[in-house]
Amino acid sequence: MTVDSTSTHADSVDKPQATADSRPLHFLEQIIQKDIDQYTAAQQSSDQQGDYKIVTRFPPEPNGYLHIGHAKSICLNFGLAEKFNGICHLRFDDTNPAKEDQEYIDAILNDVEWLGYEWEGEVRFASSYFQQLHDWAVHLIEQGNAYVCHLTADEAREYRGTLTEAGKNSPYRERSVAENVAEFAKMRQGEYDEGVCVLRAKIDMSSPNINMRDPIMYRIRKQDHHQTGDEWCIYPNYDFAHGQEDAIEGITHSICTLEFADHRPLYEWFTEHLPVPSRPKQYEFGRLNLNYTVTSKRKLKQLVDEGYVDGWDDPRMPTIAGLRRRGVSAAAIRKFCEMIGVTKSDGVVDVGMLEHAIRDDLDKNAPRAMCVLNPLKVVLTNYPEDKTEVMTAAGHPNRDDLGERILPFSQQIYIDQDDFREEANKKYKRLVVGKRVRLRNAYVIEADSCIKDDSGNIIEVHARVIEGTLGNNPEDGIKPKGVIQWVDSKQHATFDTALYDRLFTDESPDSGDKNFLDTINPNSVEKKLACIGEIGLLDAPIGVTYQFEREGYFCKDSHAETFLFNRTIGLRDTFVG
RNA sequence: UGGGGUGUAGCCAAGUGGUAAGGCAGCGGGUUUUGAUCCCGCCAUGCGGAGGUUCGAACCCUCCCACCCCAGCCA
Repeated sequence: MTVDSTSTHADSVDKPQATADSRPLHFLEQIIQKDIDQYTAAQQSSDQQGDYKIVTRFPPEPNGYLHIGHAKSICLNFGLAEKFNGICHLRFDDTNPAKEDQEYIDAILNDVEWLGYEWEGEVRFASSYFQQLHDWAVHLIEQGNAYVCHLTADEAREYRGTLTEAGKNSPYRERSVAENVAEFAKMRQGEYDEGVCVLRAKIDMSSPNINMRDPIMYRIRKQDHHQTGDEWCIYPNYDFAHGQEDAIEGITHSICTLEFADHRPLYEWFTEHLPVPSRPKQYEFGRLNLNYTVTSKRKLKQLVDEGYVDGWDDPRMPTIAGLRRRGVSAAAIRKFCEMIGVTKSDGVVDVGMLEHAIRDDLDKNAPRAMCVLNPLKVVLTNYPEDKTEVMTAAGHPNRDDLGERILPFSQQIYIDQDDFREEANKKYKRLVVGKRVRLRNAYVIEADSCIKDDSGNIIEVHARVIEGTLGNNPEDGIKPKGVIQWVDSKQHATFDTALYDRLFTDESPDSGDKNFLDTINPNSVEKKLACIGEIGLLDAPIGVTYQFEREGYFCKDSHAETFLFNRTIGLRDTFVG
């Protein structure tokens, strides 16, 4: 075994840093590195014992499927834990039973695992902390820091003020502790209908930060919860739940997206006013925006619910499940997340970057195969009618571990309609009457003529095999200009393919006041029936993406009743002319 | 007009007072039984703008501009 000069020994697991083969530390990594350094320094100047392990968490709400934007967060949180020898929890932030569902929990768990990450311990649920959260709410009431407010939603909105005007105190703000305790108990007992009252933190109605204007801690929802059943009829709001959940779990770095930056003072207010077991810190990063793509659970759900796509895992969806079904590997998604970086600026990443990551991974790992999308019969007039040869080809041009495949070859074969022309200019490197072309992994052939149907369509080509060209160039020195794929007419696989294009024609379907539904690409999928592929494809397992040479990457669909291959993505095509 | 955040190439992104990394895209060339891959080269006298400090500024100071987020009993 050889070790390259930049690698270090396995025992040096500390201090990740920028080296020749890795990017510089991003801002969150720098913060964590500093925290670790500080702890280490403090440890050396005192008797402090024990390790400092960072603890992060990925906290999805189970109200939809995970998408590529979530992948960024997953890679960040799990990646950070991995890099700094810490741990990462998976916790469902399930504080709103109205929008959540067990189906989403199952899907999310599956997606995170598929991406290749392992969470520490059991899967966690915010809902398993409901009793503690409730008791802490009572604690705040008893300290005079929370009150039950009977303002209606509309009234509360008026009292809240605006961006430029301070809010007004609720008339219920000065209720006594005893009354608040009693009222909150009535809420919890189910004595009030939904919307009648809420529990609010008593902070500051004139704060320039609207989140601090006596935010709601608990609201009444007479609704069964997917985890706790009918145990509760009051549910905590995000702000009253998230920080405490983190504190309970000993999260050291609670990472969320930019829009929560305004909530940080509140996050801190609750943990400061409550006897929580730890004091996590919140940090924000810029969420992923991808052009030609929608990354909003609400909008993705709408596409599913209104039938614009076939489900959350439709291959055109930017969901993890959709990408997987399309044939994208977990490694490609991780590579992409690595490429785009982590910052606080909110830019729009070109979807071309994702495509690059996908091609880059597939080029290295996808087994090769030949497939003809638009079959055109070629009769090799100088080849015996009853003969069949068996050609062999590498599973991958530069990976022996992908083995070899077997390609029957006989007098009649299929090539793609696009690979033959009666006449063409010099730029055309495929089969032309009177010219030669190399059949990939087989002979060089030369076309003599073609047969057309009544409407002038070419339906058959007559050609000749140039002898001695298996693995060699023609002896007469006339080399073919190009190479095309082919499939034997007797022994092959027949299947359909689905060619996908971007789901939206607009670069930013999400922006401005346009309706993203209006920008849906009417041609986002093109099905081709009865494509012909090499015989080995009959055994294609689900989960393997192949490169159909000169065409693109394809994988067998995991749902279809028919024999169907989904095109993951085409090959890069720089052919101009 | 309140508060929070962000501005470095078409896009993402390093840079933390010493003279603008890297990736994507693009362009030019080479290899090739995939018009793929791979390899080589090119691609910011310039860092939102204007002043200032300094021998020296993308980095420090001042003012200005643009964009994003916040007025759910969503997260």
